[in-house]
Amino acid sequence: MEEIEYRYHYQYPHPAVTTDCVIFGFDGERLNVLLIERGIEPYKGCWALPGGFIGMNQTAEESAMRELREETGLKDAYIRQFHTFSTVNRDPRERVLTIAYYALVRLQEVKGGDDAASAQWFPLDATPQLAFDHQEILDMAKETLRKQIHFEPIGFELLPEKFSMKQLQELYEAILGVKFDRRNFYNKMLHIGLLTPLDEREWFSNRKESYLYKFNPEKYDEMKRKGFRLEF
Amino acid sequence: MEEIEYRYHYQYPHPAVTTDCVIFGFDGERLNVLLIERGIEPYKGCWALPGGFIGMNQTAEESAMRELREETGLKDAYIRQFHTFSTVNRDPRERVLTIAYYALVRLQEVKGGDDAASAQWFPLDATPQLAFDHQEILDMAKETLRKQIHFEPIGFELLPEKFSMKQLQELYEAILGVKFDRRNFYNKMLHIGLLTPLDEREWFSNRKESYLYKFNPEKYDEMKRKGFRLEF
DNA sequence: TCAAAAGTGTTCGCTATACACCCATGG
DNA sequence: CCATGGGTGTATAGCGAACACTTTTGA
Repeated sequence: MEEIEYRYHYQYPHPAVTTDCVIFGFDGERLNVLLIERGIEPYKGCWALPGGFIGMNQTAEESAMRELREETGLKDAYIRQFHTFSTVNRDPRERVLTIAYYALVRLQEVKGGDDAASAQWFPLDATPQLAFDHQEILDMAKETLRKQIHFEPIGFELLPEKFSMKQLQELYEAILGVKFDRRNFYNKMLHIGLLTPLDEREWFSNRKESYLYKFNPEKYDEMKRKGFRLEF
Repeated sequence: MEEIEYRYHYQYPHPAVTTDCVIFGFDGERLNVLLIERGIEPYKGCWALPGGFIGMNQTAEESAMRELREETGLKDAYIRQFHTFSTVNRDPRERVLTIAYYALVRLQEVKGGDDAASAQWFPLDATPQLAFDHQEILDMAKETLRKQIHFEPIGFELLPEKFSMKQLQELYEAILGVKFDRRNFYNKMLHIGLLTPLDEREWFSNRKESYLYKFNPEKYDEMKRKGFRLEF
């Protein structure tokens, strides 16, 4: 065993700081989260959120972005800080704080990153037991997502560029945990004006083809300037 | 000059971590924030948010609570974490992350704490130049408060136990930055059911006495269980 | 008696909701 | 021809927004 070298010295005690990343993806039916299988102790073999120690010359957001890129290959994505967890003994090795982010990615764009071998998507209602306090982190990420959806049309980050109204509805239902009337949902979404209807259609079921829509970011920016809320 | 002793050693570099506390108080007319005048470099003599280094055996919330107590004498209050700031050079001394909280207190209950001499309330629209990135922290605290008010009746944390409808309206107007029609505001608040009307009246202006109300926490708990949103 | 604060109710328009029918397709 | 999924419209109720008059009191 190598001798450990303690090269960094401080006048006062400093905690270690990591960032953890809750990566959400939508498979067209359910919300999923990307987990990795830990290769080292503690919790070796256990599933965990992607995370890592923050560098001294990077911001927390850059650190979280790097983890996202490592696990998904995505260079940019919607990513938001939502909480810093600071329970004293949350890591058995030393005092570790973690700054937690959630990311919204398009499942179909994720090729798999450097650590792809050990990364796997899990539906949110079927996650395995998690290492550390990661279940608590995941729970808070879900709750934050639910609240955030009232202020930003985050759903579109999870869908492909072109999507059907049914897909959009199922996504909202998955995030909010409720069921909407199909006709009312169509009317409301179209009336809000964030959607641009396309002429194209596509088969999702094999019964009938459905119209496609795309998100209208110009309209969204305009609404954001004037202040708005999405009601559900 | 004393020799500095570096007693804490780590294998990898660790950032210093502080908590900062945005303490909001309502004076009956405007929202105020409690600032302290820095007694030491850097930014000596500059106004800043109360803050301090996190202890190795306390959570971030405990650290923020301690600062709140030191500045206000309050042993408990509504306090919420809202963001961790991690810009690399935000402190000239060393790499310092800060976990930021906002607290809602009743101005009239604040006696002044240990550091009372250097602490002072400032109306939110008339704050002095702040040390470090504290203006950015304050701005985000305000924004978070505005969003949070849609999910929790946080306004009541800022008011005395018994308050008039006009006071409540002015508080909401101060937080949201809008004006409401007095009659509609009365009707809406009473209809929601979070207020218990009292028989007592009190003079706030010297024209006419107004009825007092108190917040009904039982009703709030009931509504929270069923899921609700405050609309404005 | 005048000005300012506070208390109260009605009307209107919009939007959320509930709800039903038709069409297209594949089996 | 039937089962399934998708597209569309209408009727109702409740809520938000606009709005005016009266009372009280101090100056």
